[in-house]
Formats: sequence, C-alpha cells, structure tokens
Amino acid sequence: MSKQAAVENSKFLKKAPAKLKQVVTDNTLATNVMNMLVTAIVKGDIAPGTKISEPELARAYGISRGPLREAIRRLEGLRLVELKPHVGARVVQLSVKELIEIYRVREALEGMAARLAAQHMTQEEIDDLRDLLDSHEKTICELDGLSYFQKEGDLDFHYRIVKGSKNAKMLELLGSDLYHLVRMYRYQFSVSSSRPKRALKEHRQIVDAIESRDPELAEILMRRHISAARINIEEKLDQ
Amino acid sequence: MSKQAAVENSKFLKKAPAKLKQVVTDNTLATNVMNMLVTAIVKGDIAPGTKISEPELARAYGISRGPLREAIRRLEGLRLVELKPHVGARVVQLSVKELIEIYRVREALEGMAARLAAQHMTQEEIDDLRDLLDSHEKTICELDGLSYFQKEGDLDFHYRIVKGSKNAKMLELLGSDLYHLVRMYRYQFSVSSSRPKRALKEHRQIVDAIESRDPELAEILMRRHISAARINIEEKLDQ
DNA sequence: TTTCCGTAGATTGTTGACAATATACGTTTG
DNA sequence: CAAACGTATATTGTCAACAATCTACGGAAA
Repeated sequence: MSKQAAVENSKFLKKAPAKLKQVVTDNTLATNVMNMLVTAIVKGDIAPGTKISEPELARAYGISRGPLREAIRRLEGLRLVELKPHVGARVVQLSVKELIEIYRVREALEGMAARLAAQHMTQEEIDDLRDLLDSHEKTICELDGLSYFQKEGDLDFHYRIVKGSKNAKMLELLGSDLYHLVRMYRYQFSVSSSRPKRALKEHRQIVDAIESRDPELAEILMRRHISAARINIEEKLDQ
Repeated sequence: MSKQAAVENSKFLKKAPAKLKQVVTDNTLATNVMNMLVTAIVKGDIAPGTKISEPELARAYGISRGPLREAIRRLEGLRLVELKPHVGARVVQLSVKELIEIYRVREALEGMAARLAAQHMTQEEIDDLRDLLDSHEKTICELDGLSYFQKEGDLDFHYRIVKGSKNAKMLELLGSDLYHLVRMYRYQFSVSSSRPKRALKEHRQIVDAIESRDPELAEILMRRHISAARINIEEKLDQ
C-alpha cells in the first residue's frame, strides 16, 4: 500500500492535508499538527474516546513520532486528550456532568469578565459588539433561528466580552481550556440552543449594562445568562 | 569534565538528583523531569526569565532531549515557561499586573467554589477544615504571625474549599494553572501576608458560612477575602 | 469449561544523529 | 566610526532505530 493510500484510508483523516510542510511554513511541525488535531478533535473527525495511535497518526500526517508526541503532550494541556503512561492517549469523552461543571466555571469567570468589561471595554469595542449582535439577529431570522448561532456565533460574543475585560489570564483560561471543550460538545451533540431569540435578547441586555458602565449589573446578567444555558442542558438531560 | 561534574556545576541544579531512574520508578522520564522542573521553577531554583537550554538541562538530569522536550511542552501548558519557535523556552517572569489578574480570576473561581462547597462539602470535610485552621492559628502564635502561614498553609485552605466544591474542572484550573504561579510569586517576592490574623479570621467566617449551608454568603465572603488580598498587593505596589 | 500463565506482537518510551534555523562575531563598506 | 553583510557556531527541530512495557492470543492446569 502506498504512503498516499495509507493517508486516505486512515480513520483519522477524512481529507488528507496534502503537503504539510509547504502549506504553513514559518511554524513548527509539532505546532501545525497540534492545530490540525485540535480542529479534528473538536469537530469530531476523530471521535471522542478514540485511542490515538502514534504510528498511525504519524503516518497519516507524514511526520515522525517525535513532533507528534510533543503535539499530543500539548493537547493534554488543552484537556482534549488523556494520557496514560505506557498505554497511550485517548480523545476525551465529555460526560454531561463534566459539561455542567464547565458551565459553572464559565458562570464564575465570564461573570467577572463582564464586570471588568464594563470598566475597561472601549466604546469602539462596544459598538463592534452591537454590530455582531445585529448580524446574529439576521442569521437567526434567515435560518428561522437555529443551529449556526449557537455553534460559533455565540462563542464569538462571549469571547469578545472576555477580551474586553483586558484580563489576559482570563482570556487564556477560557480560550485555551474551556472553549475548545464547549465547541467540541456542541459538535458532538449537535446542540443548537433551543432559545436563540431569548439568548440574543440577553446578549443585548449584557451589552447595555456594559455600555452603561454598570459592572455589578453586567456580572449579574452574564451569570444569569450562562446559568440559564446550564439549566437548559440539565433539563434536556433529565428527559 | 566528567558527567557528574557537569551536573554539579549546572546553574539549573543546586542539588543533584542522584539516580533519577531508581528514585521514582513506575513513572515515565518525561513526567519525573517535569515534576522536578515544576518544583525548581516554583521555588526559584531556576530563576524567572532564565533561558532554558535543552542540551544543558538534558545533561544535568542525565536524560536525552526527547523526554525533556516533552516535559517542557507540558510546562508550557502549566504556563511556567514560554516557548518561542526556533528560539527556546524561557521561565515566565510574573509582573505584578499579571499577579493581580490572577487574583481577579481567583476571586471569581474560588467565590463560586465556596458557593458550591456550601452545598456539597461533607460535614467531615468541614471538621477537617476547622482542624486545619486550628493548626494555622498555633503556627501563627508560635511565629508571632508571619511567613510560613501564607507560603503553603493558606493555599491548603483554599485548595480544600475548591476540592469541597466537588467540581473537578475547577480543581483542575486552579490546581494546575493558577496555584503554581501563585506559589512561584510568593517564593519570588517572599510575600508573607501582612495580615495573617485577619486572614485567619476571614477563613473562619468562610467555614462558618459553609457549615451553615449558606452558598450566597460563602461566595461573598470568599470574594471579599481574595479581593482584600489583591488590594493588599496593589497597595504594596504603589509604594 | 474456566482460569491462569507464558509467549508473540505491537505500542509506547528513549536515545543519538542529522537538518534547519537563529545568534554572535568579525569583516567589509559607506 | 557606524551600519550592514556574511560566515561560524550553537541551539532547536526532526528523524529513524532501539529498549521497555503493555496487550492479545493460545495452551496448560484445575
């Protein structure tokens, strides 16, 4: 079997990444592979719970096991895989319990982020945020209100608030640890908020509070918003 | 120069780790070295801002660069070093600004942790916590109230609250990302709380709220407690 | 038949050598 | 003399081979 055939038959790759080295120069192999793996895992191209085989993945991406192992160690840091010594790496499999835990963390962190954003966000950033919500509204109307919104657009909004807090640590924690997992879960269960219009309204209220420079209110609203999403999930679980 | 001499002359190691392989079997080399590096960095044996030389460190620990690089990649995940491609790793150098950012994050996360702890902590855990505070009080009296308390004991208390929240994600974030940095900062600046008795009193109030199963109050008290610590640092900074 | 054990194969862990890139220094040129 | 260039060295990035460990299978014993 040729090398190319091996790539295309791999369960890890639906589309072969062609020439890795030429596509993104400037960066390191381990970094590129890590980014590709992040995407593949988040989108479910590599199914949750899958055991990651170093030889197979290395063949698939056309690299040796050295950089691949470094990439895997970094994925471990992102909590996207779990490592057992002398056994190997496994793609994490989110339980609903864990997802709810994540929402608790988000409630705390993003609540604080909204508070800080009310103090530190520039008017320009706030205006951009309103534009984003307008485009969300259009999208919701067009699609009669479902999936796209919650898949990426929603996190866009939250990401900007966190960025607006001007707290790099918070951005780091949410961006690199939690959002990947949230996105992964959404792809996995095809979660589309059952309440996009409601969510949008809440988003607008939060922006209002931020523009009013009311940290207290901004935090409360953000916490209620995320808390509502959590409860929504918990209810779906009970069914 | 002999290999042993190289070890002892290294700027990375004040005490040579003797026989690495025999000391902790069962684990992997990369993991052992990572743990040693975490300790070395947190305690300041490897000074902040130091450039990490792979060949030198590998020689010092008596391993090859492969596992060492994996260890470094994991340190990057713990935010203890910063990596630049084709340049190398550098031990992070905390600015006061970053430390204050961390305290904002802690305020949010541990506030939530205290809230959850008030709901989920067992009576036994609460009793143990009181014992811990009693031992802290003794230590404070003996030392006439200074350094040891804030160095490790304080984090012990906070760690138990977070554990008591029964939220694994929160424990993960605080334990692996933030506490290392807080400890590092404390070693670096020899920070000993200038208000150990006050802090101890606040700790007791928090435990009271948890035992009363009052989540709202527990969160508020924890937030004020951490917020006070942050302000304390900010004031010291202004001097 | 079931359980235990031992071997065979495969996978992970580790190593040393090679390639590519960055840094430092000396030279040349304006 | 200063700035820019080019080379020499050292460091990081990558690879392929070897060692150690785990897993799976088949046979022997209870």
